[in-house]
Amino acid sequence: MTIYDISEKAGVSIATVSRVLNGSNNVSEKTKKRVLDVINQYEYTPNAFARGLGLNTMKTIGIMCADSSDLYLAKAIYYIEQKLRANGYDSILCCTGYELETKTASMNLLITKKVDGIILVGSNFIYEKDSDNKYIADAAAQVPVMLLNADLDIPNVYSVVSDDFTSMYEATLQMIQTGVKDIVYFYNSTSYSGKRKLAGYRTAMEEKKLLSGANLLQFYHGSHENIPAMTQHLVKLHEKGLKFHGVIAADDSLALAAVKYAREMGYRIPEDFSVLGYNNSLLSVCCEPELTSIDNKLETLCQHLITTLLGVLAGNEMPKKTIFSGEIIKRGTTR
Amino acid sequence: MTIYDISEKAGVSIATVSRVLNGSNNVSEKTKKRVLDVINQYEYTPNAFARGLGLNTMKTIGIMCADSSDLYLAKAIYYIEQKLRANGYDSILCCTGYELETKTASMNLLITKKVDGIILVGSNFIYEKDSDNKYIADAAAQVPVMLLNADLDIPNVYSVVSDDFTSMYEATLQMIQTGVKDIVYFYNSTSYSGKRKLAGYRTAMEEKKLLSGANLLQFYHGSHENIPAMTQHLVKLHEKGLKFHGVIAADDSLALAAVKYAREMGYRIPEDFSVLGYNNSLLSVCCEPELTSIDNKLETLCQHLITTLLGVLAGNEMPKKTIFSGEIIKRGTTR
DNA sequence: AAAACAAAATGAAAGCATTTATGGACAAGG
DNA sequence: CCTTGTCCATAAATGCTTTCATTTTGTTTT
Repeated sequence: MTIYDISEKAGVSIATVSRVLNGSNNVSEKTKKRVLDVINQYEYTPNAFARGLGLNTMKTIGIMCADSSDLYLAKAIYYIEQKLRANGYDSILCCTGYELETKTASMNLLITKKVDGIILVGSNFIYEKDSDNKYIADAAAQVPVMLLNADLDIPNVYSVVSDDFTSMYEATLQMIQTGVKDIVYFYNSTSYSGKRKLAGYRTAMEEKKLLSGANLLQFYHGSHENIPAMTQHLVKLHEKGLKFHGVIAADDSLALAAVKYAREMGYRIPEDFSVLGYNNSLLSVCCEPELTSIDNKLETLCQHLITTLLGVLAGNEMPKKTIFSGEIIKRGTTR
Repeated sequence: MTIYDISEKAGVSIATVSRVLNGSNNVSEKTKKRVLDVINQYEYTPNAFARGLGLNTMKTIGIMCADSSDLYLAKAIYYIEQKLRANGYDSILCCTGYELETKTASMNLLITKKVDGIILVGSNFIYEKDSDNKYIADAAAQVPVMLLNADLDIPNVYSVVSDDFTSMYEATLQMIQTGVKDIVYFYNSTSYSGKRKLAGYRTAMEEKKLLSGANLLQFYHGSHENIPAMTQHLVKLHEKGLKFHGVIAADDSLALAAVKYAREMGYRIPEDFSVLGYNNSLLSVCCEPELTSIDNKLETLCQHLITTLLGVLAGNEMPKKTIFSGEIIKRGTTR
């Protein structure tokens, strides 16, 4: 069933059918109705390829994320997908993994698929070395690229980020004010947002003259997949003599590991031991006591990201970078 | 940059360029090299729309899931995506939500996008009423449809499921054998897999003459999003006089709520109170003690699903339904 | 070495299903 | 009778694949 069949059965030219299909107003009500009736009767849907060929767009946005089973990223994808669809766009999702090579491959794939824009979900797409970010610049030369929780000053790249620095800074100050002195920072990555969080922690600690040498604990493979391993890591450090009574974690899963560690050590939470998480994910309410965590308003970020993207696609001038502030959700792991 | 430009610069016809592009062997090494050189030099990539128009396929599979932020579904999507890409297929993901209407809309969208096949991730796509499953039959009339953890006897629909019945049956028997008598079943849905799990529990309980009237507890909105609400639900039931010392949960999040409930009631786990989860998700290792949970070999299921799909697409005869058995992962919440 | 034939390599052109620019027919208004 | 505007059809354009015909190359045969 093609547009020719419809035009024949409706007794009009294919151009008229096309106009009806695309909502052109240069069609009389009468013929429009006749055409629509035929279309409905035969359940005709236009061929997406041919349409794409003619229009050179398929109203599709490419979404890239390193790992869609990551809690935070999955949630972001959910919001983004939903909002795109509400605006008549579809999406193609690529789970890229964490390697530059696979990311580049996915990027090319999306470009090949003729997406109208690309959204990079998560800060792990940005590399230290500028040359490693070339794949983003290349893509941006073709279509607008949106960054969620990352930042890159390149033409046609737009960023929407949460103010991780301030959130961490204030949360750290709060913990210090409750009397905890030996606070360590527990993190897994030094991506864009990771660095900002770390800086917030450091600034607060330095201000209060509490920064010693040993309070940066990194566990590279920190994700919810291996909370037990992270817990063991802390226990080992403890056995080696590293003691602390407060943990600022870069992610809820790290925070959860800290809670489990504290339990194993026999600390009472929050009397003897404080923990702050990040992302306010479902993990926050999974442990006992529930995690105090920072909520970075993911839905707001996503909403803004889509709005910006749609603006860019419509040819409007849009802000290159937007920052939203987060919120500390006080629960049971801090005083 | 089109195929015409390349053909001109390489001094051959567009047919030859096309043949080089598609790996046809009817082209001499010499011209092949010359054409490839030009292609590389100008970084030419064929237009996907035009190609699709000609071939009437884009090597793309549509994936539908109700909610990609669901832990289990997200993981499934991850596996599926990865395995598809390894086989040269791309995917379009649609998060459909739980309404029949939005599911139907997503289905139509994928068909419109000319996907080569559709994968429905999760058992919530199947409805009780046959007429509600018409949207699946309609889709299957166009492209093969794969069901993960669901079952439907319709032409061109293929199922890969885990043997939830047996897993639950055996896990329930095990719990009974440890001496727990008053075991309730805590669940949230009566989808295909939900029903199978329930049946497993009931069969075991009936066999041991332990089935009373009050041991089916349903909490409709049970997902990791509202573990606190589920916990409260159990507490309320307790206050109304419903007492029990064992919980078989249809999902890890429900199990986690049960653990939190037991804690609040002052039960010791597993001495006074036993809990069994399902899916062996990350939640299993997030609580204290860690959850005993049933692992249904998700990666194996996904691998098999893709293999079957690729087989169908290649025109081979493939099994309509495949069943894999699960495994009980013993941890701290059962004796 | 030429002729005959088969096989391989290539090109021309016909799809594929749309969109859209161009222009024609017709009716209404002056 | 001319102009204007509405509605619609014709035809070109989009970038590729693929069939079919043709040319080139290679292999036998004489």
